[in-house]
Amino acid sequence: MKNLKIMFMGTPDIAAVCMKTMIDRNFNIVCAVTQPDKPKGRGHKMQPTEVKLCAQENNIPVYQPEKIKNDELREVLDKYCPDLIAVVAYGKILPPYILDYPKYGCINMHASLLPKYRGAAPVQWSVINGDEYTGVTTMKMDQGLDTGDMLLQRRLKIDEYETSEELFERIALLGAQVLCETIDDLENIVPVSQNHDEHTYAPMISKEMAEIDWSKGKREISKLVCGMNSWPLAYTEYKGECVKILSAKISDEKPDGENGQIIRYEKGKGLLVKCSDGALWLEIIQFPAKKKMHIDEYMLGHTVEIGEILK
RNA sequence: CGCAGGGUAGAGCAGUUCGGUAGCUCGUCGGGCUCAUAACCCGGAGGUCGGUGGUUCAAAUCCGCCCCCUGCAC
Repeated sequence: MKNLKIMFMGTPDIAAVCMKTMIDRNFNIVCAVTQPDKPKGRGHKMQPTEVKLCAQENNIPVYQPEKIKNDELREVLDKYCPDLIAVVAYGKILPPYILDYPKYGCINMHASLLPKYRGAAPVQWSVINGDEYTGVTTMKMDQGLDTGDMLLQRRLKIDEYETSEELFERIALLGAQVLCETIDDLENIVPVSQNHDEHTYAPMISKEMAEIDWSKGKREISKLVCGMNSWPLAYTEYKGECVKILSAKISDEKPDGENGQIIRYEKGKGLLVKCSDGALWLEIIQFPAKKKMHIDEYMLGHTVEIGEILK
């Protein structure tokens, strides 16, 4: 099935990894569709998407329609006549005229074990919720949000202190591989419908979700810290400032005190902070407009009082 | 023209308001104490104070321009 003319649709890093893998494996990607450039970062500089960069590096024509709902992509489809469309984190629901266009349909790679975590942020939520396993699923797209019939699925174990960013990297590699396998073997794979009763959603992450509630348990907080890393980063308030927590390890101690109270500092271990069922060692923090740094570094130039961290 | 903080020794910071000897904690090197140590004591090395132009007898400090980093917003 490697002679198919494939159109690739995707936007962020994980999509670019899949696209690059397909290119390396000699899939015939005839064109790419990605979100328009947007002003991002400090100074509102225009930033191309990862998929656009990948396409340009490989001399693949790129299209960046603002909308695709009303036939905006029809011309592109007619020009390239793709036999199949591979979609990874494109960012928009595909309308029927696109879904129905290619002979072999639209294949999507989603970074979860469907029907769990349909939607925008499956990787982060699997970490935040403390799941032992996550995975990737390829499916034949339909009009719903990640509701299509499943083609291949593979599991991946989440490490205890693995951040979303780290998991993303592993999932991208696995997803790319599974996507290639799916297309390679498309004729022989029997689509399986999802058990729709068991579906859950993984909505977009917002900053408010990253606020630490010290009345929660140590594992829950630790998982929030991992899940929000590298964006938006779990945070708490200290001396009126928003402090981001990049790394927090679970302690065996069960100190007395209020939730969120700083118990003590210990070189090499971090800052011990109480929560409902124990305490956590804060290891890496970041103050506003400051660099990320380990507590040990921070303590060289600052003093910390045994007070508390509030929310 | 989005908003804001910052750049001082290998690391983290103070000093800048009000110009006048380059300072603190850690690390590093040497020595001492100790059964021993990441502990303690003594000593040393290590800085064109982001760059550049200006003001001044004198600039980390005041003024102009530039570079880079970071947070927010997105």
